[in-house]
Amino acid sequence: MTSRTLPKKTRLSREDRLDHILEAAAELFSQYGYQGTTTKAIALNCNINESLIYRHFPTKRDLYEALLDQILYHWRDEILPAFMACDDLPLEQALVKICQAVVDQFHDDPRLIRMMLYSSLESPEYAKNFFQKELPINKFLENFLQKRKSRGELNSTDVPLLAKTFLALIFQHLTIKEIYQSPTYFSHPETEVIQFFVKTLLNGVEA
Amino acid sequence: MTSRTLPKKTRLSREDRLDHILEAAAELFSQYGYQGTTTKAIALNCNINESLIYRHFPTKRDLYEALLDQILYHWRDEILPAFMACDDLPLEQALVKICQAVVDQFHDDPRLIRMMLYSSLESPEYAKNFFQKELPINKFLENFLQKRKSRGELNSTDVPLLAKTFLALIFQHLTIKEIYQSPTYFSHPETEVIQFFVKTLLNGVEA
DNA sequence: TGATAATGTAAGTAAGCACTTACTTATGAC
DNA sequence: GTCATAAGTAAGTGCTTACTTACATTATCA
Repeated sequence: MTSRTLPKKTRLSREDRLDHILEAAAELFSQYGYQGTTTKAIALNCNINESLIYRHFPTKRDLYEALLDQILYHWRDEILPAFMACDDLPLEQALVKICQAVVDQFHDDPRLIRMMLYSSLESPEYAKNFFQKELPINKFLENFLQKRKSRGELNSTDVPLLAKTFLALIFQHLTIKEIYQSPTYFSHPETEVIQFFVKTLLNGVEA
Repeated sequence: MTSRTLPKKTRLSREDRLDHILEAAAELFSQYGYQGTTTKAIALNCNINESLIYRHFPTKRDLYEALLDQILYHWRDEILPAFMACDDLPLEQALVKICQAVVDQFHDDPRLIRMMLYSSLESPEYAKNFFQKELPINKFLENFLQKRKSRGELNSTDVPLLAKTFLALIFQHLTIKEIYQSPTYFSHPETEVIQFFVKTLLNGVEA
């Protein structure tokens, strides 16, 4: 009897299976949205029975929210800290490096920006989590610029507004590239575009 | 018999009914997306029988695409031309007025920006229609700046890049306000934010 | 004043949805 | 080994979906 059964798949621990489901869900939810993703498709995407999803999450909505949390924490605790190591560079070079790092990060894994937009469109109650004054990357950029100002490298009177303007430009560039699928919209290589953003904004507030 | 029937609703012509359906569909599709909107909900929203929708559109997808077309044409043929009447103002004031007009337009009717993002996320084949070099508003802004340059009011070497940067900033401001639901993200009144954008970019490319 | 063509509706259909139930099988502690 | 516990599955549930069919009502014009 056992000789006729298919080769057994190794059974996963609760924790591993949960991660496994979240990973498969992330791919589908970020691509097709909450409404466009079925629990059956998630199950197929990780080769498990659909009912197993409900051992880990009471409802599809709970799975979705767990995923949103995981993505936000991942960004705040693991990705953002990587940007902090350019305090030794001159202001302009440092900003270019930071912007490039943000753009590269979102290009390597477009799921975050897609989930940000999808969840904000589909459920306004999630929207406010993203672009707000306490946004970690916003705080980080503000502190960075404030430090440079106190070092005399920057004269801008309104550092918070400058920081937010930077972020806005970078994020729209990302949105055009990853969501509107027009990577050549700006007609120049990406590094030149980023340099243009940085130079223009820095020049603009110093004049 | 006829005395027992309800008061007759005036029967609409084909054309009027079609507009009526499109209007109801626009509201729902822009709010809940393609996947989140049911044909039954559209029918309820304009008080008609669901099957009547299929007299005008073979499938839900056809209705959706007709709506996308209508919104794009409406924007190009009716809204954009309204921005053109500021050739007599000095450069900075003219730009502020244009930016303010764009922001106001999208605030009064957020359906376009929501449909742009929703359709781009849900169906990448629609995405490329929006942010591209031939985007009417982009061409308009480019021509406007080019004219000012030929008049000697602007020295920027790369007018197309400047125009696109302007648009990107304005659109991210709009996205933060209308999609991420954070109208006070920039911490200043909107008119001041727009003035900051215009002044900073103009200063930045002239330095 | 009909004939006709179009507007409108009630009541479906098959397929797909989130979620459940009842059951089997593997694993780890003793 | 053995046995409780948890991982895993097959086969559903009732409801909703996009879309259809068959039929009733009204405007238009010869």
